[in-house]
Amino acid sequence: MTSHQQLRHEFVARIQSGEWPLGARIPDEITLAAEYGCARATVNRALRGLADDGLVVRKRKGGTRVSAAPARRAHVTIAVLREQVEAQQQTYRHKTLRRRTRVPSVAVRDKLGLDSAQKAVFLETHHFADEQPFALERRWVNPVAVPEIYDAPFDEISANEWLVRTVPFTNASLAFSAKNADADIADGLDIEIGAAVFVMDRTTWLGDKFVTTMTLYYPPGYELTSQL
Amino acid sequence: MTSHQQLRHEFVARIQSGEWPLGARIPDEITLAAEYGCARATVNRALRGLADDGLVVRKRKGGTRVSAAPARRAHVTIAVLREQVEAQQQTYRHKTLRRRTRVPSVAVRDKLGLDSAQKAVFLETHHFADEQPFALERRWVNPVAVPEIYDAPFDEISANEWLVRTVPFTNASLAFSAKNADADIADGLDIEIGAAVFVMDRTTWLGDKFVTTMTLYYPPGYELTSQL
DNA sequence: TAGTGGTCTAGACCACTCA
DNA sequence: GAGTGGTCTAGACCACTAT
Repeated sequence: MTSHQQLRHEFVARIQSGEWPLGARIPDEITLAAEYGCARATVNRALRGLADDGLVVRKRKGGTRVSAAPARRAHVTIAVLREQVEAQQQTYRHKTLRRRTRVPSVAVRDKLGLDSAQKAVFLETHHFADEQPFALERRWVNPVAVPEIYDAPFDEISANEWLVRTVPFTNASLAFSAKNADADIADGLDIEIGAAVFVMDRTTWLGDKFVTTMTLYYPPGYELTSQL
Repeated sequence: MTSHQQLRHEFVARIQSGEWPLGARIPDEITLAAEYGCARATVNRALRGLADDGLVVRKRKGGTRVSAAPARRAHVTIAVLREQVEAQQQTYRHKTLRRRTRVPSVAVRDKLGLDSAQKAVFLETHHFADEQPFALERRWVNPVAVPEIYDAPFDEISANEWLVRTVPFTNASLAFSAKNADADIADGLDIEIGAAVFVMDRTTWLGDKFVTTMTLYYPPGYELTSQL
């Protein structure tokens, strides 16, 4: 069989073997299609896949080259916390500690593009894996975008999961960083003050309408992993 | 014009508007192709793109649904440190502090799949942005995979960049975490001991042959960002 | 200006999986 | 068994860009 995936592997093998060195130009699609006895579209799809991963660079007229300008793309899968925990064969539990409606700070307001007097819903949730603290979540939700927020049953389902199952979003920005735990975070995660926590900020929009922003704090030892 | 990208936007708009709610099944490819007056392959490509990003879930016979099982994928671009710095309009400089050939620790050896007596090259590099510490790099290189390592001019070009421009790789694993700076790291980054540093571990292979593994430490304030 | 990738079409067959 | 997505083909035209 000649499939685009097999072609992909063929091409990767030719890069591995050194036949196509870094920076070198590889044959054009028509030539490769003839060589492998398949349609040009199939070659195109295989090479497009490699280009998506940053392994080759393609230019009209310029041909396809093995990437020497190395901006490779990694794919990070962002799952719901419950699934992260259960994937480790652990038991998930969550507890919603705070749930308030108020006007957020200026910093948050700017980030979210809210009007100055507009209220938003603040939630603080603790997530546990086998009864050990797994992550601490602080979240702002825009009630204009999500009016159902007031009726959501956060005893049964975490805000994290409820939102993602209820409200679609089209854009999201993510940021990862490190931070020394302050007293609140240390208390929530049952770690020492000053310990290095892994921080994930995530903000989502539906079109240009702000939906929610959250910060997740993971205790020391947590790793976010990725392939390619 | 009817392009797969425009179709994609159309479909996203229909999700945004609520016409296609979370979890709902959307029309099949043939129907959509008729509706938009284009070929089925074009619809297929648009929907495949949305599925790649996790926005919809597709199953043969089961049709296509707006994703309610939220494992969305984010794309992180890993650039060379010099480019990261220069993208901020800052001046890049690096300094290779250590360059030794020796047998690595058992922990490193296991990670890399090296034989027990096999030597590897260790490098420690400091990276600066406008003469401020930007990141600290510790790296092991497999000289079997990269014999040219002994001749590399690390005064002119950092190991980070030299490797990526010289040696192809086909697989990489990435891990992000947070860590309290020990004395060495604190000294190298000019921060206080115990400050939270952002850590990126990266290991690459060419086929099944280990190429290099490195750990990068970023000082407090650093953020890794991503879209979608 | 000519070469190369980007994309679309119409049709076909296959592979999964739901009912 | 039948419906739906997965993929391939052969051909076509277009858009960029290196020379």
